[in-house]
Amino acid sequence: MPNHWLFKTEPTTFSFSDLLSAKDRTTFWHGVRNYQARNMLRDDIKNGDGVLFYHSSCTVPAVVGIAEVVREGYPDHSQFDPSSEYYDPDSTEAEPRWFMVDIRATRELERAVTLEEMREAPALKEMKLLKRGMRLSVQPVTAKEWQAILATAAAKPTKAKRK
DNA sequence: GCCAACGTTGGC
DNA sequence: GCCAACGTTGGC
Repeated sequence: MPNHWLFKTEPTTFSFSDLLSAKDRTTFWHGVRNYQARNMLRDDIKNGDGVLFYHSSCTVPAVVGIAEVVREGYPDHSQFDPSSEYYDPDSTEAEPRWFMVDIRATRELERAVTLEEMREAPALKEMKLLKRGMRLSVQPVTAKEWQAILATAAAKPTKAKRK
């Protein structure tokens, strides 16, 4: 049974539409420089796992699409590149410090599921993203949360009562 | 190994 | 642009 994750990104840096227009709708998820997130990228995130693609630091923070892991943890090349903003002079190729995975876009959601909606959903009460002070850019998502978000995306956005 | 200072994140 | 929360750094 594949696991589920949430990847955060600022859409001005790399958005879901950027992923959709990438070659093979695939990208390497480089630039993560946090040890907890690194451990997940290196050890826990497996081929076939599902990824919620989340836009942060923008007008309407929201999950906008889903993706699939297509390559498991391998060294993030940007740590060795002095011209990269992610360069880490203390890391070596023999003993890389930072890892990344490749993800491929599965599909855009019917509509974005906003942070606000997620806060209101009882099924998402325990979601890590919603916890105070939660800043990890890679985080685990339970199967229940994954389902709830997909279901919300498929449902009508309005709360208008039906006759 | 403690902890203050500093930098970063990210919603608002 | 503010600020709370957290992670990292470095002096001791």
